[in-house]
Amino acid sequence: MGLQQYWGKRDFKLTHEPRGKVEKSGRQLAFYIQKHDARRLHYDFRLELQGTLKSWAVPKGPSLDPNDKRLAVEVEDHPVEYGTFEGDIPKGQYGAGHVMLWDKGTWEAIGDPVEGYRQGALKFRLNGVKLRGKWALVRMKAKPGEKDNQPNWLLIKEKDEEARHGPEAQITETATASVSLIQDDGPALESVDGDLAMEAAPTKQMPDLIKPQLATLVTQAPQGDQWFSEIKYDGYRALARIEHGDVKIYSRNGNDWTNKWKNLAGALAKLPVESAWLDGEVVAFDEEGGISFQALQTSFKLGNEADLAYFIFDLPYLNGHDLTKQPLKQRKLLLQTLLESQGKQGPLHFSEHLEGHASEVLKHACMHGLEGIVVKHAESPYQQRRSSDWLKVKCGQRQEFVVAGYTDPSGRREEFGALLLGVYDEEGMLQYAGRVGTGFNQGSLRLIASQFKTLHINNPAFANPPTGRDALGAHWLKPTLVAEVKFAEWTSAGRIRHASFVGLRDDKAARHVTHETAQPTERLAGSGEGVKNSSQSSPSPVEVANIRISHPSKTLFTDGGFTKLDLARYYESVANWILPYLKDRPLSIVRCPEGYDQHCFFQKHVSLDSKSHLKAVNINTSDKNSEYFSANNLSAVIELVQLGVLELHAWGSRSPKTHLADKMIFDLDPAPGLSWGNVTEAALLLHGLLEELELRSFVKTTGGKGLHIEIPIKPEHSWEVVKEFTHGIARHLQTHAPDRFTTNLSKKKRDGLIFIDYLRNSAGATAVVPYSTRAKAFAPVATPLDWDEVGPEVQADTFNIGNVMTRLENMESDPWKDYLQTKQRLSAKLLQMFT
DNA sequence: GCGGCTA
DNA sequence: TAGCCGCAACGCACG
DNA sequence: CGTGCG
Repeated sequence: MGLQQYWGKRDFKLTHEPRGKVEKSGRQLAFYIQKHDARRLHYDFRLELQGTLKSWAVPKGPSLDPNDKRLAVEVEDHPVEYGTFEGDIPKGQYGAGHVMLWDKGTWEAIGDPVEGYRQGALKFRLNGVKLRGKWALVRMKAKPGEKDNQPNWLLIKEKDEEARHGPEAQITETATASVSLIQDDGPALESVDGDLAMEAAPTKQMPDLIKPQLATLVTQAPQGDQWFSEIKYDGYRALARIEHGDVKIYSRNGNDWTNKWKNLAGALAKLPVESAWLDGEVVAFDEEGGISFQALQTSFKLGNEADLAYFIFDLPYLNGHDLTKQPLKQRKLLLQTLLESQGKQGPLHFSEHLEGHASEVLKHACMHGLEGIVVKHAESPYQQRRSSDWLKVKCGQRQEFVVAGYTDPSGRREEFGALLLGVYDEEGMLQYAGRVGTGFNQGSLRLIASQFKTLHINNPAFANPPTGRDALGAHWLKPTLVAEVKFAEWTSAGRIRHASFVGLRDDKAARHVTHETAQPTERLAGSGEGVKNSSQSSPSPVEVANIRISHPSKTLFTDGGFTKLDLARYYESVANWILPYLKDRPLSIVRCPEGYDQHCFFQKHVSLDSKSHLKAVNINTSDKNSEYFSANNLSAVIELVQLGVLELHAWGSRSPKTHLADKMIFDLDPAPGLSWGNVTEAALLLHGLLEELELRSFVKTTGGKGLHIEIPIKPEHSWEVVKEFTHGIARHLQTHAPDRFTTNLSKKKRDGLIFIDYLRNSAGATAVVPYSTRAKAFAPVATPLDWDEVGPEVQADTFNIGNVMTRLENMESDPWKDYLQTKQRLSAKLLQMFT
């Protein structure tokens, strides 16, 4: 204990490293991780304990995967002051090379840390920028003969919600920036100034004004983990400039609105930064606690900003450093740390984001009545203009219009009837765009009408003023008011339909109001990862597995935005997983050439030309022969994709012995209203029964509502025998739990029962193939599960073509790895028991 | 998506 | 030759 | 026997 070893190794005349001293106890314990590019790159992991930093050199750095155990070689204690050191240690000195502060924060021991350290089993929780949650350091036994002055430990992530698997866990790869610019409000441990190394974050004078980065309106959310989805806040864009406690808040046009938002300015002044530019949206909460544009305007009027909040989503400058060239994910990481240092109360909020799955996020956002989402590319710099790295996807249509007139009220309506709206065209002419007469309340009617007085003019400002019935009782206004209106669609005549008033805006100049048109997403979102769009809008065939794919960019799944090429690429990537379950099985297919939500049809006979990779299968029934087909290789599967096949259903027997079942299958189908818990409970019950019968069974999601349980068997019984057996099993369950199960197809609707469909066990009957897509929203995939996974986490439609590959790549082993090797038979005894 | 039939 | 149409099938349960 | 349903 102590720093003698530390001091002994260094010549403080030659190195900038701090000399340091043993700190007094009684404050929060700090931890630091320094990325040290010495003779060998390694990470120095340091925990403050008893006044010094216990230190370990971790060659491979920390991993968020609890399965990764990282060697941590204990080294001499360092002074606490050393933790923030960044800079170069001169050649010839101990540890020569560059030191970068990779993470910092506080830690708390789980149990007694001193005792834990002594015993060689230290469990603790980290609260840093990059590392969070539970961790453990475990000392290994010294090998005999090994020098024991450098004990080896293992640094292990404990299982918790901060744990990750696969590529996500490699945080040293994904989070590479220095955390030195993040101020902590702990004790003033002066950073020893090496070269303050935030690569490519040059120190420069903070600009007086910055222009907000704007998002491009698109119709579809982009796919891929590299896109971050944020809520599209329904408020006012606001950029805040902080310099030594002096705060200014600017609107998106650069108007100084600090005085309107004194509370926010006050809160911003308390942030632990020397200087910063923050970008976000000011919103108001309505009575129900929801975010409300109208409430925001009311607060303006009344000068009451008690319920205002500032949702901050970007940080272009910090402490004199220009972060605009840094990737968004780094800026948000810094921002999050900065804001969380303030606790959860107060009007300043971090605008959270979700990574990937943007179209699903959009769906949820819309269901919750939000305006839409903003999707931002994780690697993009901050650009002071409209760019395609920020995309906005709206739930309904909604945009601003110039108010250039109004009509007289009728009936009991006060003030006015409807607003006459317009947008400027490319020539700068104000085009009439229709009217909005609903969505107002008493307050907004009066508020708006009060603004009319000074704006009356004699002639319409429209280039094409409404005429006839539309112009009845119209009064013309100078086109300065801007109203936000939601509506269903634009008509071909350039009018809006089903318009409803949302609010007046005064952060946007009327002359900038134009007809917003959404861009097709694929052209803009091409850099997304994962399933990619082909990016051609005109038909331009591509080849997958030597099969020509026509119209590769045709969208087959509107909600997920998955195209025909996406589908082909999906099957290409799961080829090794799906082909074993297709081999020699006659297929039925579901084809939806125009997309899953358009006309779909079943097919079990296809015309096979000489070039086809599909294999003909002749089934000779007593009366006539008929030709079915199977897909035994990838090209055959892709051929089906080209035909618009969205579902693959296979027989439970293989050619040539198609008359003998080689699997049994139970389809657990919940009645409407049943919870997922009912389904999993039923599956586990059936699993238990099968175990008792010593039958190995395998479970998969269907991509629809239920689960499939498959039991591979030796092909030796006819379909009649197997069906009777499965019927017997189903009847058994129904008899023993009539409150949960039914085997009756038409009574299925009745009550809240799980229908055990055993009818798939007959000649010619089919079930969806493992890893087949389903013709449903978001391209769900029927996915094999481990029995351990049967529970609330995984639902029937959890996996889709956007996430199945990630699952497969990260799995320790195939949950169905024994399926193909399972050799089991239905013994005479079993058959007797259940028939 | 495409082959086959019809007009 | 353009346009339209079909593209599965079978057992069960109910009325 | 037709029809709804998987």
